[in-house]
Amino acid sequence: MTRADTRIQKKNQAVILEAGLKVFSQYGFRGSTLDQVAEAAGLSKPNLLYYFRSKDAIYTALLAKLLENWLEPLRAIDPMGEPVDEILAYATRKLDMSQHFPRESRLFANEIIQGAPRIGEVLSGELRELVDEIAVVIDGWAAAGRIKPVDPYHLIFTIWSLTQHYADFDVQVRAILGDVDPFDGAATHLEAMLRGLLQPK
Amino acid sequence: MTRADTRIQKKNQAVILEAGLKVFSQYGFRGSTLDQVAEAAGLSKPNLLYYFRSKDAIYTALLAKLLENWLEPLRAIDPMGEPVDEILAYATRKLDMSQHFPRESRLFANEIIQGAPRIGEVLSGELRELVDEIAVVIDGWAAAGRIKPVDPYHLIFTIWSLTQHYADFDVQVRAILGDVDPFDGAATHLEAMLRGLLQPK
DNA sequence: CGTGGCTTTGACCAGTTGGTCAAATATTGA
DNA sequence: TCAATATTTGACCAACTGGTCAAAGCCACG
Repeated sequence: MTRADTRIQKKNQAVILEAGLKVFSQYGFRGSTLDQVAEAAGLSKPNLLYYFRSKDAIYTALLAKLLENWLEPLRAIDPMGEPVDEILAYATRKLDMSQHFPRESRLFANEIIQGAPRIGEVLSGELRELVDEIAVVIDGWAAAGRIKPVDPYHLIFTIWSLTQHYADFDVQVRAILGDVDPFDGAATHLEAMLRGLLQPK
Repeated sequence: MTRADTRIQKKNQAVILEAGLKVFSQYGFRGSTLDQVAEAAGLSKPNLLYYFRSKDAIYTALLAKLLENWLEPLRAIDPMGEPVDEILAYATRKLDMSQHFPRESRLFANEIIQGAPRIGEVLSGELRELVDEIAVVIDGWAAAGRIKPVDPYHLIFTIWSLTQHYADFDVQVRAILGDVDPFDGAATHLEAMLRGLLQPK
């Protein structure tokens, strides 16, 4: 069967996606070449194209995989939980992702900066709906006096921007901090910031 | 004289840089082509190369121009001023830059994400020194009880990340906010956040 | 074993890329 | 006005790009 995923197929597809992530996250789609991906994967170019129809197919597969992990933490916010804890947990989780999956973050950043040609619909569809739901929850918390009044959308942007900054601008952050590990101070700072913004007096 | 900058030279160099900014800020250096820049500039490709030695020269010229404007607001922070006002003024200025010069922000973001191959030294040199100086000032303010204790480096990262987010992730922000102007709420939110973080009770 | 399908590859292709160059065309100053 | 200079361009090039293909190697299973 041409269809069955043999062990070799599974392995090589994974190898190629790993290589694609490495290359695409640094140079973006247009700035990357199949030769680069092939080299990073340790496979020949025609061999890449035996497993994926095209350069585009590799990139698209990566984006699809990424989007799952990207949206999931948002869904994990519990409207029934303790507001400040919930938001803090979300922010911490995003920060962890930046620390442990910086290439995924950069892949996403590259795609967005370039105008999100392939995921624009997800952004204005699925993502927007999700954020709208969370916004209602946060507004509810504020109305109940459980957090200080805050614009939920910009609160979410704050969390996104700061956490992803440590992944996307890694080079700059490290250039400034020198030997200090960015993620040590980041977690503490993020918590202080969000508490200052949210915690009712 | 081949040297003299005639009116035509001045004008065409400016046209090319404007076109280069447009193209490079969206696709990054490697993802952009001279033909794209030429088309955006309304000039032929060989004509571009009459004014700039190479694709690289255009890009480098843009980066150099950008770095000036990028570092300048940091220098404008006045150690003698009122702490919260100074920091708020800096943040507001950065936000204004994101609003009015989003392409410059994206050009910078692209360069950093790709590992800052051309400006790495500026980051770990000039920029780092500048930030170190500001950090001392902020620490001084904190020690004097004029602001709450805060990690100055992560405070600066917070301001950078959030303000630049509105430029770099413009597509995503607008996808979520729909018709609402991002910069309306952003300014208010940014101020609230920084006051919550900094203002001594 | 051997054979049929899975996997890999070298050779190749057409289109694109950054860049060159000589010739043509504007522009300027005496 | 006209020649010297500045500007513009069409034609071209070698290197690189994503992608194809037929042939060769490899492997499991009868």
